[in-house]
Parts: sequence; C-alpha cells; structure tokens
Amino acid sequence: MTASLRQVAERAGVSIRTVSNVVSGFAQVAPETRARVQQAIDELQYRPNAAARHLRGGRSGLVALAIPEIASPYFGELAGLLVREAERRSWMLLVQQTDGDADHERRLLDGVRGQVIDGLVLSPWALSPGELRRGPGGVPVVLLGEQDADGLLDHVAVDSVAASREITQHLIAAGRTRIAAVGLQPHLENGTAARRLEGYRRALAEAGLPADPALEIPVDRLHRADGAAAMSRLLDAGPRADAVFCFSDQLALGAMQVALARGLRIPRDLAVAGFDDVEDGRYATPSLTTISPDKEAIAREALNCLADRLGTRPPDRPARRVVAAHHLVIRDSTGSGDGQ
Amino acid sequence: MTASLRQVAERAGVSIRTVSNVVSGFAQVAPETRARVQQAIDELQYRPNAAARHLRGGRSGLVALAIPEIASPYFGELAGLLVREAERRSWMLLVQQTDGDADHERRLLDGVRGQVIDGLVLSPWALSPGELRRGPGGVPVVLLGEQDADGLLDHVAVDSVAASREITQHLIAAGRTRIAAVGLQPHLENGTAARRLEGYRRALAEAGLPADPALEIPVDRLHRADGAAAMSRLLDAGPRADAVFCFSDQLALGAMQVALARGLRIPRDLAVAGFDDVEDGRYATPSLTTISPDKEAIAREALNCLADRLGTRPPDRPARRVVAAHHLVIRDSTGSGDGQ
DNA sequence: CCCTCACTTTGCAACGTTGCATGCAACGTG
DNA sequence: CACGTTGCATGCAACGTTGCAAAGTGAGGG
Repeated sequence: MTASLRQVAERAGVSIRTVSNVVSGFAQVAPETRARVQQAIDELQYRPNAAARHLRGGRSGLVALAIPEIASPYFGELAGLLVREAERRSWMLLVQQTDGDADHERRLLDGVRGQVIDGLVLSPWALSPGELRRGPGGVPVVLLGEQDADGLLDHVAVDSVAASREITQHLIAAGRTRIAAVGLQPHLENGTAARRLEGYRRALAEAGLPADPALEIPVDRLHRADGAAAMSRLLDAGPRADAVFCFSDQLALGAMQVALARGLRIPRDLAVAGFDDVEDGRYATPSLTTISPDKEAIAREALNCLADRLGTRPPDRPARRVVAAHHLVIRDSTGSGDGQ
Repeated sequence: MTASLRQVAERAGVSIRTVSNVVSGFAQVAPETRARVQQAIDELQYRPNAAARHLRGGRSGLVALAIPEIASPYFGELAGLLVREAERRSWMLLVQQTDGDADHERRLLDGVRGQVIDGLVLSPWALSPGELRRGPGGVPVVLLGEQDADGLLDHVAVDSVAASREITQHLIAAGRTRIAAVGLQPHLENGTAARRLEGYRRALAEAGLPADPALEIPVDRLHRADGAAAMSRLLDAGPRADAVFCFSDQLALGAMQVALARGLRIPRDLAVAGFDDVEDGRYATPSLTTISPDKEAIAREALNCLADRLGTRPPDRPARRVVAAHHLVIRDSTGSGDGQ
C-alpha cells in the first residue's frame, strides 16, 4: 500500500511531525535532517494522502464543472480549457452532466456541493435565477452563461445581446433583408436564447426591418438535429428567408446540411451564421460565420472567481459579473461571393 | 458549515454510532429511533463527509479519465458516456488531459494514482507498452485503445485491424483501386495507427491491389488541420487517389474540406472514409462513411473492469482484454452516386 | 425467579494529516 | 555566569467516519 508519514518517520528516525514539516516545506528543518527524511520519502515513494489532508484542512483540490453535455463541441472545448486552467492552479476538474434537466441541476447544486469539491462551475440551462441561490453549507459557485441568479452568484459570460446584434448587423450589411433566427427556447427560463433573440431584434429594428414572427424558430435543444429540423420547417413554410442566424454553431451546421441537401447555395441563396466558433464550423463547407467568444478568458475568469472566494473567507465580496470578450468571425457562409 | 454525525446525534439524543447506522442503512435500528434520527438529519441537512469516509474506508468514489484531449469530438462523446456510466454506479469522473504527451501520461500514471482516485481509465497515446505497467501503490487501470501494455492491464478496444479491413474492402467493392491511407504515426509507438494501417494493407493485399507507399500519409495529430494538410500533400503529389481512408473522422473531415475546395466532387472523384462515427461526420456534406465503434459498450466495459478489480481484492485476476463491437456505416461520402 | 437469547444501542479505536504549544539544546548578550 | 533568544524537533489533539466488540434492554423458556 501507500506509505504514510509514520512509516517515513520510522525509517528516517524522526518524528511524524518533522516529516510533515519536510513535506510541507514549512518550518525550519536542519538541512541534514531534511536530507535524511527526503531520502526515506523517496525510498518509500511517499505521497501525501489527499483524504487526510482534506479532512484536516478542508480543501480537496477538486473543482466540479457541471454542463448540459460534454459531448457538445462548445462545452467540450470549454471543458478542455477549464481542465488546463485548473491544472495550472493544481486543481483537478470533476465533470458532471446535467442533460439540461432542471432536477439534475438542482441535485448537483445541493448534493455535490460541500461534500467533495472546493468549488463549482455551473452552466445552468433549465434552472431559473431564483433557484440558483447559494444553499446552506455551499461551496463557491460560478455561473457560465446568461443566467445571472439575481446577482447572487459570480457569473462569467459574453455579452450575448451585443454579439447577436453585431452578427445580425453583418447580415444586414451584406444585403440580407429576410433574416431568420433559429434557437428560441420559449418553454425554458433560459436567459441565453432570450438575449440572443433580443440582440437580433434590436439589430433588425435599428435597420428598419420588420420583425416577422414566422422567421423566429424555436428549438428543443441546441443539437445539429434541432437545427436541421428548424431549417426544414423554415423552408417548408411559405416566405423564403435569405439569411439565418442560429443561436449556436451546432444549430447552424444542422441547418446548413438541410439547406444544401435541398439544393440551396450557401451563401448565394441563403446566408448562415452561428454562435460559439467551434472547430466544426471552421472546417465545414462552406466555413461558418460565427461569433467567437473568448473561451480562454471564460475559463480563466471562472476559476479566478473561485480562487478569490477560496482565498478570502470573511470579506464575502459581492457577486462579480465578468463579461468576456467576443468577436465576429466572417467566413464563407455569409460571404458575398458564392462561397467557392 | 456542514453538520456532522455528532451534531445529528446530539439533536436526536442518540449516539454517533446509531446515526451512522441509520445513514448507512446497515444494522437493525428500531423504527422509532430511525425516524427520530432521520428527522434530525433532515433538519440539519446532514450529508456524509466524503473525505472522512475516504480516509476511513479507502474509497473516494472518484474515477479519473485521462485522454489526450477532451475537446476532440471522439473523446468528448466517450467522456459523456463515461460520465453517465460512472454516475450509474455512483462514481464521479475526474477528467485529465494528456495532450498526447508521454511525460504527461507518465506523470498521471504515477501521480494521480493512489491519491484521490479509486481507478483510472487511460487512453494512452505516446506511452509505450513497457511503460504502462502497474506501479507500486497503484490503483486499477483500464486502457482504452490499442496499446495493450503487454497484457498487464485491463484493456478495452475495438478490433481496429478488422474494422480497417472492412472499410477498405468497402472502398474496393465500390470500385476504387487507388486508395490512400491517412493517419500514420511513424514516430510514435502508437498501436492504433499501426493496426489501422495493417487492416488497410491486408484488405489491399487480399484484393490483389498494390500497396503504394506514396498513398500512405503520416500525420502529426488527428485533428482536422492534419487531415487537411495530408490531403493537400496527397493532391499535390503526382498520382491521383480515387479514395481516402482516414484513421479518424476528424482527419477525414479536414481532408474533405480541402478536396471540396479544390473542386473535387465527393464521392464521384474521390471517396472519403473515416473512423469513429462522431456527430460531425453524420451532418457533414456529404455525410461521412465511417466505422462506428460501440462507444456505450466501451464506456460500460471500462468501468466494469474497474468495478471488478475494486470488488475482489486478493484474487487479482489476470488482465482482461475486452473487444468492443463495431460496424461499418455507409453514408454519402463513399456512395456510388454523386452524393446527392 | 434466573438464565439465555435476540434485539438494539453504544464506546473505543483508528484512518493520515496538520495547528498549536512545548521541549530541548546551543547560542549570544549583559 | 545567568538569562533571553534562536533553531530545531516533538507530542497532543482533532478533522468525521466506520469496524469491532461489548453493553444494555426486555422477553421467553427452564
């Protein structure tokens, strides 16, 4: 089994406490003693026991990431960055999936907290702000996305309204006049969809374009299949759209497949834009115009928030709202040419 | 803070031990007592302390997944299934990224083991079989992929040789004669690429087709960019291929983009096949023919192996080699038509 | 009425670690 | 030479839990 402080102490002929001092680097230990202890440590391959440390000191070194679905490209990319960023701080990342289910999110918020992890990064999907309060015995929580929990929890997100407005403006500038929006989530208290819709509508209004409800398409989830279904519905309905702004790249890619399959030329007949800038979109044919959120910044800032709260206990600073940068990436799917 | 057994015990007017009995469901507790204790538990919102349990009993309930890159679609999908499967067994999944780096893999194998986690699911990329031994104080390890560690560790994978042979045979049956292979990794002791190459060559040989070294393209990683680069090289070189078998869907998608950009029609001018069956390929245009590994089975069996080893200590059964099912999925990218 | 037995409850110890306080020696200073 | 100081090493206790063994209770049989 694994060696403990005691065994190392016996081997080095010193007390447990001294070994602990050597291991922690703390306190003053005579160089000679230190060397002897170090040798025993190496020989026995001693590693500190995380459980004991956790029990004693209260920190587990674990941070949980709770997202709807790790297999979804956007969350996959984000998770990768978070793992890397966590490692930089010698934390480890626990991944939990909520499947966009409210119960599941609630359970995670209640259950995992306070038991194993030092902090939670949660990307809520179905939970309303009111439910996102900090519970009793809770660990620090950072929210990703647009759900702001009434300003009670730290929160990192891009400015979805501004970003959606920008990308819609881009479509308008390219001469499109009948621009559809795909990705509404009317049945959920989901802030993300609501804000992207708001930015879209604002851009239309500013350009003096009418807002046509027939061009606002709701979806169940943000998968490709949903985008495909939405595009089918859009094409089956009467009035032709000449552009589509999808609230995620996945939706856009699904929509694009259907449009291409029906013989539409992208972007000539139909411009398509997404949101997230996942790798799929960069390599799709035609490549996908999108909003690129600064995912590195999101990952960094999220863990920054946790680190802050873990550092200073009593001050209990007010919840922070971090806005991550984004930028519009124009690719072939909205180009003025024929997209090759 | 969080309530402990002691506080619950005081409130319910019983001993700590009795509360423990109630919580564990063990032992026989008088219904009346049980009810009283349960009420105290509810009132105080008691949750067992994971660190203490871990320290006492040796189980943390944590399993680590170490993969090259979580953002890669194949590993993302696999991670999602593993998270779900772990949850089914009330384990939690810790995700670590190796970046395909040998040092990193080695460190994970040494460091994380025995400290926090009960088991490790490792998808080795750069580590040679010889290095994959079970170290001292190690926890159970399951390998994913083709690296078999000299039969010392449990191991779950599809039969890559057979699968590659099948998909190559499919290309041959479709009338292709100059079939390229993209994805060799000559500089790594990477079993996966070697086996896929073997299956490919075997199919060619069986069909009496010559093996042309100019059609075997090495890559650095398995990203889309590598597939794109490989396709460029292939097209720039003299002899035209009429089909490409890429060792991953990502490679295939990158390759496809380049081919389309250069005006090739897929599948008419060039058939493209991949490996992994990730969602991207299903929604690409044209949709991608591929080998679909039974990822659910891989996730299930991997955790089965760990569960087994955690269950029975002394027996120390020999390493198990689980072969997961796969099947060929024929889509438009190798169809005989023009892919719509 | 005592003894045995089943049922229920409890005390003790230990998992490996670290904060706190203290012991012990050698040192420099008055 | 006595004293305070410094440098180093150690013992005790506690974090919250559970395995083990034993103690307390009441009922039923001899």
